[in-house]
Formats: sequence, C-alpha cells, structure tokens
Amino acid sequence: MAGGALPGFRDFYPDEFAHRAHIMRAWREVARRYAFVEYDGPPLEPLDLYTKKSGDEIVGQLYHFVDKGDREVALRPEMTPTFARMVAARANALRKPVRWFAIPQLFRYERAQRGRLREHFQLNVDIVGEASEVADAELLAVAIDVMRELGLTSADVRARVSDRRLLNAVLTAIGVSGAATGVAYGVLDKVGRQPDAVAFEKLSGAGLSAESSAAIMRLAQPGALDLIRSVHGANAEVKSALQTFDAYLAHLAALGVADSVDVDLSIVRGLAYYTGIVFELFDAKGELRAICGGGRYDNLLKDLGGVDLPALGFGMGDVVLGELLKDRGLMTRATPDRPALFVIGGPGAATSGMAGALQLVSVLRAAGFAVDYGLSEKKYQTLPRSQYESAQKAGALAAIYFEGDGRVTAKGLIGKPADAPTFACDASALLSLEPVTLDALRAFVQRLSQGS
RNA sequence: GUGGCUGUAGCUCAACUGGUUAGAGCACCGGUCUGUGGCACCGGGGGUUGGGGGUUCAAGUCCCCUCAGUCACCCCA
Repeated sequence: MAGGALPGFRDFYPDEFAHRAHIMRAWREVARRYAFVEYDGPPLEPLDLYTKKSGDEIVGQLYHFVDKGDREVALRPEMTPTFARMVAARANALRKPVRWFAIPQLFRYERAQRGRLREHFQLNVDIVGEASEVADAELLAVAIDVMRELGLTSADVRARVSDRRLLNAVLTAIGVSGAATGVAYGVLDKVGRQPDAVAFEKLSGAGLSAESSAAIMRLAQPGALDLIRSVHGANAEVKSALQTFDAYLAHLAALGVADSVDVDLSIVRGLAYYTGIVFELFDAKGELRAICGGGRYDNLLKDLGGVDLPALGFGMGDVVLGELLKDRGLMTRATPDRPALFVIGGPGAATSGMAGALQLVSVLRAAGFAVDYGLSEKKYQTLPRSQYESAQKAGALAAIYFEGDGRVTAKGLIGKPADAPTFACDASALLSLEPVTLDALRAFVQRLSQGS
C-alpha cells in the first residue's frame, strides 16, 4: 500500500500494540522471576562495533550511514556487542554472575519474509562470569518458562540443545580437522533442509572419507548421544565434554524443563562466536522459523572488550513468537485496555450540564478510575439509548450518570439491562471524594471486572 | 540480491468467456426510535481496482515495467 510503513516495518495499531505488550509483559515477568535486571543501550552505534566482530560482509545487511559528524554509524542489528561493551567497561565493579536482560528494537536491512522483518523486538537474556553448565541450564529454563508464561507447552515448542565442545571433540575423534570442521558444521546445520547426497558431496570435497562423512551425518540422528558414548566414550576430550553435557541435561531436569528439551547435535547456530552449549527453540510443528536461539560465548568479551569473562545468552524475537501465539489462539485475550467507567447523560443531564459531567469525570479519575465519555455536549444530551451503546462500544464495565435527584448511578454493561448490577450513591459524597463512597464504587467495579 | 505466486473499500470477498456511473457484508459516521442498553430501520463517507505504460471501440479482467506482500534460495536475529 502506498503511504504505508516502510517495507519490513510495522504500524502498531492498538490491537497489535496489545499483542506486543502481551509478549513484553511475559518477557519482563519471567525475567523478574529469574532475578534478571533490565538494561538498555543506544539504538544507534558506531558501525565498527559490528564489523569488528562479524566482518565487512555484514555491512550489506545493516542500516548504516554517515552522520553529520562524519561518523559511520548503524542501527543496532543485535544487542550482544553493546552488552559486551557495557559489561567490559565496568567488569571489575559488577557483581558476578551478572544477570541482565534487555528488550531492544533491532534493525536489519534484508528482504522481509514471514517471521522476518527489517525491525523487531528481541528479548536478550545474558549471564556473565559463570563457566558452570548450571548457568547454561538456568538460561534455557528462562526461555522455556517464557513459553509457559505465554501458554505454550512442551507440545507446542521444543528446545533443541547441542554443545560445540562436544561436537568439536567428536569431530576430532572422527578425524575431521582444519577447514573440514567448518564444512562439517555447515552440513550438520542443513541436515533435513538439504539432500543428503549434496551433504556427502560437500564433505567429500573437504577431503573427508566416506566413513568419516557417514559418521558426521549420524551425529544429526536421534540417539547420537548414545552412539557417541559407545563409540568415542574412551576418548578423553569426548568423555569430558560428555560429562559436562550430561550434567547440563540433569540440571534441566531438576529445573523442571526437561520435558521441552531434545538433544540435537545438528543445532549449530549461525553466529561464529558460540563456544559451548547452544540451543534453539522451535514450534513443535516445524512451521515457523526459530523462536529463540542462544548459547555460550566464552571468548566474545575478551575479543570485543578485552575482559576475559565467560558468558552466555539468548535472543528471542517478537515476530515469530507472535505468529505462533496467534496460530495457537493464545493471543485473543491480549486486547487494548478498556475504561472502567463511561459517563453518560442520565435523567440529570439537563440540570448538571456538561460542567457537571466533566466534574464527575475529573473526580472519578482523581480516585483512580479509567474514565471515558462522549467528548461533546451534544452527545451528553442525546438519547440515553445511544449513549449506552457508546459506552458499550468503548468497552466500559459500567455507565455512570446523574439521576437528577442528588444521586449518581452506575450500571453494569454486561448482560441484559433488566438484571444489570447497579450501584447508587449520593452525588455530593462522590464529588467530594468521600472515602467510604469511593471504596464502595471501587468494589462495584471490581466485581464487574471479575464477572467479565 | 535471485526465482515462483499474489495484489479490488479499514477487514472478508463479488463483478459470465474484456462490455454501462466497480458491488455486498462487517466496521465507521449521521439520523429515526422522546429517555435503561449489543436491536431495528433510514441515510452517509470512503476504492484514480497498488502505481505507470501498452493492446483494444472498450481493461478490475490481456501484455510489459514498477512497487508491495508472500513462498523458496541466500543469509541470519
């Protein structure tokens, strides 16, 4: 549509904003339960913050430009470099382990597709300063608990976990080394999405024997862990990595999330900086892109900020997650806030006038109620029937009006008019903010909100 | 960046093999209903059929370009 948002960018109308808020509420709530604290950084960063880590080829996928001070800058495509910088700058002063999270809006100049836009919000959760696999388990538990918070069960979303150290040890044991390692990673990453014949061709092209290639391909199969245990269990490197990974799985079970976790050594993660346990979250039907991905990146802080601290984290975008929630019917309750009370012109409208209505509105708001009304004298004086309609369409719990005999009446708007709950009080008591009257009205509204 | 598919009102869709001023439902706005409700009835605003060009007496319909969406690739968050 002409005149709409830029391609890959979204307008958030109230309904969509409510969906976004629903997701962000869940993010913050779970992060809070896990005792992570929120931080943020600039949405615009020096270009080289990203080129240093990822190489110049990433520039083609960045929103970048030269600012008026001749600085090369870019809209942040990810949060990790900013996070690494912030942590590194105060590394000595921060209490370890650091548990921080952020909800940045990220940008990437790429062709938009379903679940993949040029802009999205992403929950970033990171832990710094703890090398134990307990931290890895804690991290994945956060991600899985976010799913639960949003109503997604282990039948909806699966976590796939792998370990680069284990994979590296096994590859070495198989006899894969040097450039062939990268090829093996690439092939494993594409298992299921690329014909096996192509995979074998690539492995062979990297100088690997047919037996080695077959062994690599078996790593992507279910039960690969047991296979590794029996074939390479005696290898010291493999044995050590297996112990860590087994402990990790045991921690996940103890944290109560094992039912959502599958071991899948073909999870490689595109980002090169991962060094240990990595994971991704997918919808169980496999219809969408990854919901979440992360893992351990023990060398990144050293490479970026010169501080040698172990670290791990994940990113979870709002786009794919939102698609999944909509597909599963879990987004229907996420609606814009509605007013509690809607002031209409009742029998007392003629005598109270607009001034009286506004005074009532003002008092109710001072008392903390969310209050809406017609915004015009004409509407205030029009037929009660159509005013009730307006109040209902606004989603108000109750309509409230002057009776004209010194009293104010509030009437519930749910159900039939005949058995609508009614609240009545003295107008002057309400307008003078009398505590007993206000409490009674609050209780009335509270009852209505629970009934709906 | 490459290729396939799609594009009619805010939304869901109509419009026979090209043929009068492109329609409907929902939504929105106004009115009637002389006073307690999601109703009903009446009326209204809204589309240069994504945009541009071409073929034709005539294009929403056919052709080309372009833009956007979508899917696959690429790449990844």
